[in-house]
Amino acid sequence: MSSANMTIFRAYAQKSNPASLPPSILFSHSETCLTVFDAFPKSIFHLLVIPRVRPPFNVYQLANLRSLLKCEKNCAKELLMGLSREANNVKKMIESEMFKKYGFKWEIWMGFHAIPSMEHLHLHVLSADLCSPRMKLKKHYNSFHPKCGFFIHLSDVLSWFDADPSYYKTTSQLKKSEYEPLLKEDLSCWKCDRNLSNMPKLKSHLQEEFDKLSDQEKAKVERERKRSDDLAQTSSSQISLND
Amino acid sequence: MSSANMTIFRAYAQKSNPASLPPSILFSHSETCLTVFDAFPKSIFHLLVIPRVRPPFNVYQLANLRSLLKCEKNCAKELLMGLSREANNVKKMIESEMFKKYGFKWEIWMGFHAIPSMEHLHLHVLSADLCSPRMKLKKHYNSFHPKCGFFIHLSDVLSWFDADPSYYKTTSQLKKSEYEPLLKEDLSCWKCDRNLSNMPKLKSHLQEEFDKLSDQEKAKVERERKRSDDLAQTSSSQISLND
DNA sequence: GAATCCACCC
DNA sequence: GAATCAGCGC
Repeated sequence: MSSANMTIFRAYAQKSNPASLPPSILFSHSETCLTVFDAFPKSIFHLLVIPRVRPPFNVYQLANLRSLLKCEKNCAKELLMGLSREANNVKKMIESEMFKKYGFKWEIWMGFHAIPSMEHLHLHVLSADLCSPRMKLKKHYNSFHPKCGFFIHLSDVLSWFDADPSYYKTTSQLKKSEYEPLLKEDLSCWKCDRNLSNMPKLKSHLQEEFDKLSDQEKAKVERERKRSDDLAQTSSSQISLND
Repeated sequence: MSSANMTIFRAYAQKSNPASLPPSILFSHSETCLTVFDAFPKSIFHLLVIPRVRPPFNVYQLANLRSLLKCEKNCAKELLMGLSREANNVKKMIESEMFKKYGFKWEIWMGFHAIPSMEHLHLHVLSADLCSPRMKLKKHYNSFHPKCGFFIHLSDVLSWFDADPSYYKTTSQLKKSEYEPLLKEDLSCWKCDRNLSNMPKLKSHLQEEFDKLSDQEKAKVERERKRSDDLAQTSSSQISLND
């Protein structure tokens, strides 16, 4: 996300009382993290899970994923597991909201930008649609494309801890020269891999993909409902029969 | 100027009855030329003098200045003199209009684009202000900047005929490679040579220059008026004295 | 926000 | 028209 203030997340993370943040910013918080609404959401749902500044870490170590991964491995992993637990809570809340607002649930991604534009570590938790009025530029889109490489899935980061130490060392460097060019890649639909020549065309296509998914998933939900109705009917019939 | 139809001037130039053109397009015409309003005026006054297609020239020879200057020298010069005569009539009419509408007169430029964007030779006759809502791009501005080089003053073209034949040959080639880069030059005020970093700033500055000129020239006109009033007064006094 | 680039349509 | 560039305020 972009803003005049690149360190606003750090300010949030240092607050002793996160609850003092307005509800338009703060979604939830715990002892270890806080979750805020992304001010420029790039999907229908888009939240950020941010680690609060507490021992054994200082603000510099929590600056970004790169700085975190330079810390003692077990500590870094523990912190990421904490973010993961919180993100999974958030995910459940988003899913409930999806159902309430849209009548179906869809995928949710959790991950980090390889090169973040805002200071202080923040885990993106966003719905798998990339449909949003704030999605305007190629770099916006590619930065969240789940197969482009710039968006690093949380599960991938966690897997690095179990990999060969030399792999961990290499991959945790997150070199700018390696990741920045990814933002210039051709636009392609993250869902069907089709190439789209520009943002307006991509956005229309993503909307079509979402509408298609919506139709399919709502039909699925409807079938489920009917099936459980039928079951209820059958069982009540059986109850009657048993009478 | 720009338009979907690059050959519209040729169509005008081939009309047997130019008077059939609407008055919003046609300003005036003669046996040899017609004068039209530039559809995208780049100054307060901006007209185009266009040679009609008539012997000894065909449409290809009248395609642009370059093609004309490849023709027999005396014929080419004669045609340009014809345009010049017409342009000077137009100039007088513009000046009268300047005075009526603005209360003063200012300079008028006559010249050709080195690389025209429309087919068929057309002589620009425009007021020396470059103040117009249609003036939007750097290339628009530089193409009329009187010292940039892309705008070739009619008087310069006419002077080539009297220069050394090798100079005539070289200069009449109007090489794209030589003239096109001029359109990318830094923006500078044609009047005070100050550099301006972008078009909005340039346009504000040009407007200020025009307003300053307007104040100065209107004051000058006013002093003239007073002076001639005074003279009239004096002479009428003298007349009275003579009574 | 402004300059530049590029692809589409004429 | 859309992608890119660049100056400027925070």
